[in-house]
Amino acid sequence: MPEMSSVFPHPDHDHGVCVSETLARAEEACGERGVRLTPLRRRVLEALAASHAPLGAYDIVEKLRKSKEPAPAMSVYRALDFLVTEGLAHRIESKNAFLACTHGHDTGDIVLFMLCDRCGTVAEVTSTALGRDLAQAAKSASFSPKAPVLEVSGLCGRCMERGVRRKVS
Amino acid sequence: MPEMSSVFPHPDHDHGVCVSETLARAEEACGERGVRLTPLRRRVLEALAASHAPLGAYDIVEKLRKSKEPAPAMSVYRALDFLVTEGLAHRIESKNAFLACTHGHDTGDIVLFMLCDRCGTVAEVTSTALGRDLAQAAKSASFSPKAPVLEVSGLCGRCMERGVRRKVS
DNA sequence: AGCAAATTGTTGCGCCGCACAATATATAGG
DNA sequence: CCTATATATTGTGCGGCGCAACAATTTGCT
Repeated sequence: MPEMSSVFPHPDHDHGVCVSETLARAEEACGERGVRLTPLRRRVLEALAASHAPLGAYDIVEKLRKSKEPAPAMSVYRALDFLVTEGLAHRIESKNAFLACTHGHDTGDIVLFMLCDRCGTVAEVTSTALGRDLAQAAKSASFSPKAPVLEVSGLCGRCMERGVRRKVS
Repeated sequence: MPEMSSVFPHPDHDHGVCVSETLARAEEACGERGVRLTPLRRRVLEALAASHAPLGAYDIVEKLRKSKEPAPAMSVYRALDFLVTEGLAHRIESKNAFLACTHGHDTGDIVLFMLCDRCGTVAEVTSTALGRDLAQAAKSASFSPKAPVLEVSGLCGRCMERGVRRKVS
C-alpha cells in the first residue's frame, strides 16, 4: 500500500479518459445516494474534469457561455456547491477555484493539494502520515477537527526541470 | 521542546497585553528590516491583534471608520498585504480573513491553524511532524513547496464542553 | 392532473482588488 | 540647509467576483 496515491498528471495525456471516467463515477455515486446529477451539474463537472488546473466559477460560466446552453453565474455556483458537497469536486481555498475529484477517495480521507504556480496543475494526494499528525496536533489542542484544508503552492517537477511555461488545458 | 507551541487563548484574558506585545515586536522587526510600520499599518495590525478571531478586511474598515481616522478599503487591503508579507499577520484562506501573528515564528516554520466554528477563535500551532510529512509528501511527488496553507475548522475544547456561544472580542 | 420538493433563473448588493492619481517620504546635489 | 528628483505610501474610481433573497420552473409522487 503506497503512501502516496497520486501525482501530477502528464500535460499531454488524454483528457477524454479523465472526463469520461470522472463522469461515470459521478453518475454511479449520485445514483447510489439518491441525488440527481442534472444536466447543468453534469456540464459543470465535465468542465472541471477537462482541466487539471483549478477553474474559477467564472471560468466555467465562460465555458458554458460559449456552448449551446449558457448558465448564469449563480447556477454555476450552486452546481459547484452540489459537487463539493457530494465529494465530486474540491474547492481550492487559496485560489478561490474548483477542481474535479478524479480519484474518488472515501469521505474522511485526508487530502493534500499541491498547486504548481507555473503550469497551474494540481496534484491531489492522500497521506496517512499527514492525517495521523493532524489528528495528533488536534488532540494536543483539545480540538475537534472537521474540514481540513491542506494546500501547498510551489513548483511541480516538470516545471522545475524545463523552464517551459505550458498551461494544462 | 514541546511539539506544539501554542493553543487556544482563553476568552477572558487581557487583550491589552497581546496588542502591546504584538506591536512592540512589529516595531522591532520593521526597524531591523528597514521597512516602515506606518500609522495606518500600525492601526490595522492593532485591530487584528485585538481579536483572536480572524477579521475580514471590511471588519477592519468598519473599525477604523468608527475611529478618528477612517481609511478606504483599498488602503486597508494594502496594509494587510504588507503585514502578511512581513510575516506580522496571516491570511486565513478558508475564511478570506486575517489574523495577527502573535508569537513571531521564524519564517520557514510550518504553521497549522485550527479554526473554531463556534467561537471563531484560532489556534496557531507549529508542528515539526507535520512539516516533516509535508516535505516527505512533496518529495514523493517531485514537488518544490513554497507556501503551505494548513487550516482546519472544527470545535475548540471550550466550545465542545460548554454549549455556550460566546464570541471572542 | 395536482401538490410538495427540488432545481434553476433573476436581481441586487457587498467584498475584493486593479489602475491611475495624489500625496508623503527618502535621497542626492548644490 | 534648501531644493530637486526618485521612491514609497495613500486616496479614488471602477469593474469583476461571490453569494443572498426572491421568483419561476421543473421534477417526483400520489
